[in-house]
Amino acid sequence: MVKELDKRKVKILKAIIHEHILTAEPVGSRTLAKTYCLGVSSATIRNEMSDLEELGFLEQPYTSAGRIPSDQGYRFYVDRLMSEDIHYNLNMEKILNKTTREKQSVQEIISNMARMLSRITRYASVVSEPQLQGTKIKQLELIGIDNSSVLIVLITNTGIVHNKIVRLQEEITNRQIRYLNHFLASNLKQKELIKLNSSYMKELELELLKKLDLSQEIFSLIDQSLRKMSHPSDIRLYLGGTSYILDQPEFNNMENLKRVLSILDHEEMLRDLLYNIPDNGIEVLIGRENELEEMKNCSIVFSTYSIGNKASGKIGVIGPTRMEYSKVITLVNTMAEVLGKIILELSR
Amino acid sequence: MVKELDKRKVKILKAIIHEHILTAEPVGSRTLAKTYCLGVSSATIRNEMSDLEELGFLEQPYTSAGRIPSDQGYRFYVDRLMSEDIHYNLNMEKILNKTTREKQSVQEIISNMARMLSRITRYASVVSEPQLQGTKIKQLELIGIDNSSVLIVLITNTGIVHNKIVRLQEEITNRQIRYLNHFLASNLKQKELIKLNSSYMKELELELLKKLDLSQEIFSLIDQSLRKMSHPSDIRLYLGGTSYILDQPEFNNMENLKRVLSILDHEEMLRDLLYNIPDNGIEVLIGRENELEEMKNCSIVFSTYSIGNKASGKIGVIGPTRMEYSKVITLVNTMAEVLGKIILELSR
DNA sequence: TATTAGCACTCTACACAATCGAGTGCTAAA
DNA sequence: TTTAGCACTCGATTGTGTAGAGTGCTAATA
Repeated sequence: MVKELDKRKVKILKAIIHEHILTAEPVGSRTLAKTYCLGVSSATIRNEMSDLEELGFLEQPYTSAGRIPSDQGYRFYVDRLMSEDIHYNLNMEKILNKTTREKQSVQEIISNMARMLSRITRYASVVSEPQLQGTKIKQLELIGIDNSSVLIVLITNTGIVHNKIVRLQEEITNRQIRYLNHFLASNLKQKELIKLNSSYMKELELELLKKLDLSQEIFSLIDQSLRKMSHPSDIRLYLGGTSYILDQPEFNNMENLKRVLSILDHEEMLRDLLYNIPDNGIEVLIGRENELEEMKNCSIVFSTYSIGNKASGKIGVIGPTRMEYSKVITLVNTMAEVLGKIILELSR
Repeated sequence: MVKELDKRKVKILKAIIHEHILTAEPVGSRTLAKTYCLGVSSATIRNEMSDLEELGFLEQPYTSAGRIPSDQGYRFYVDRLMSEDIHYNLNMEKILNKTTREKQSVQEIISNMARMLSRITRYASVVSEPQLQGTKIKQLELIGIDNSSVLIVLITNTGIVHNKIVRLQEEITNRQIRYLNHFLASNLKQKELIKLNSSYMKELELELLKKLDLSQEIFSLIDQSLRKMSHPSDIRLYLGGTSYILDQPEFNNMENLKRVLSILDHEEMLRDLLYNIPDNGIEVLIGRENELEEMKNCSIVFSTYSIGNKASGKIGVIGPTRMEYSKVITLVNTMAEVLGKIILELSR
């Protein structure tokens, strides 16, 4: 793509993409000439299409079929052409205010966002909880369940609630729990989650055991759980509308369908996918641009929502390469923005 | 089915079902005569099959195709024939002990159970948390998040943890939270969840407001949340292996597939489905025996797991009508039993 | 020189016919 | 009562022809 495309090629490419997104079929020169006012004959369009194919923007499923946009074609469209026609106007704020800002926990809001996003776009959506980087402990409390197990409840400043039951090998008294609570609260509140490394906890342990007659084993179990709770794999993902995939004509064949659905079924794979998306604003991976072979017919559009000005979780959709990019991108963008704002608002 | 089937018909029916479960194809008389040692010729089998069809145990997809078992045929098999060959021997206890009894919360165990069940059967699995009927409050604690919101943490005697953030209209002090905690604990611990009705809570409210200077609104918000948390729709469902559905040849056509997957995608529908299953031991609904039109090609095998001797949650699988009933039934049964035991053990 | 009309050619999708084969039902013999 | 035999049925498979949308090339045109 060293060479620029001339005006007419651009116009034709754009028309082809529009048409293909609409029909999901290969687009031919005649159809194009008829339905779009391009001011040239089908023959000219044919020549241009031939050039565009040579340049890598189009593909031909087989000889003498129409053309479909290649990954590179979509890429060009997304980078250069799309901004011209963002017509999809959003009065999202209103809807969101109404449906989410009311008395809900952050987790409920995130889950609602996922549902909403998929319902509007008709693609599968994924939203992650805020990441740990930069997240602080807001509240930490142990609740005794019986004399050998406690529940750890952890609330982050982003409003996420984690909890985990710890089964101890030996008994623990209410007094010990009370003291522990007090001790942990005063040492860990406002502490950043990622700083809960083993050396820091070791320090705490020493300090604690001086003051309280508690077996070292108990503390170490609690420590373990606490660290597990603040591990990346504990960040939940919220999916929405996976079954919309079934409505897309490109997934009418079982092979493709299976591949995609089984990815959506495996949380760890999705998590990997999300992790590999950089954190700067909106990110569009078209077709093979994402590294999962299984998703070569899919595009993903993800944005990072930020709380304050810290990059945080991810929100986005997964759909076929033939995606309504302009609509989806504006939508994902807006939702990311709104989600960040809501969480920020709730967190103070 | 007033009339009994004679020995030979039974033998043939059984063979047909076995063969069909194996191949997913209509079964013909010749194949049957060849691969099963029935001691009679294909012609005889043909006659018998004709009779079995007339009696409603078999169906013919079209004239002069082989036969497939009807819902009624499977029903007969499940009720009368299957017990003879439960060969699927389970040393489940061992596996389960190893994988689940260790330091896990009930919810983690349930979720593991779902995964395990689907991995072994290769059907989709669903497990619900214990139901509320008969469940008691073990621990109840409010944790202040900031001066106008609190987190309610509720732990049941079945080991399930619920939590909900309540945003108050006005401020609440730490002292008030402490008092509330103490008050709620002493009044609600050991209380059955379903007895948290509005009249009882009203009583509590009166009593509390006499002792503590707290706005009525705050209490009522907490009350609401508490009741929402102990509402049936708050019982979580854990799914496993929904994508195994894709491997079943009967779901190679999109129509069927869409129907089933969209049910699995809609938690409220699944919940309905589970609620309509009676609570007595194992329950097998074959094809149209379940009331969802969308699931007419599916069978569901569910058992109620009991904690102590109280009926509690449901565990089971959803698969095609052509299901390996004997294997699945024994497996679901065992898992239900084990799950009940584990939860009981953890709950004391 | 760029555009376009025209034409031969390509390839899929669809419809239709022929054939195959597994299976049935019936009849008559064992 | 069982079974061998046979005519028949019907879906699946294969092959053939055709329609249609599309292409690429060439020669005429503006």
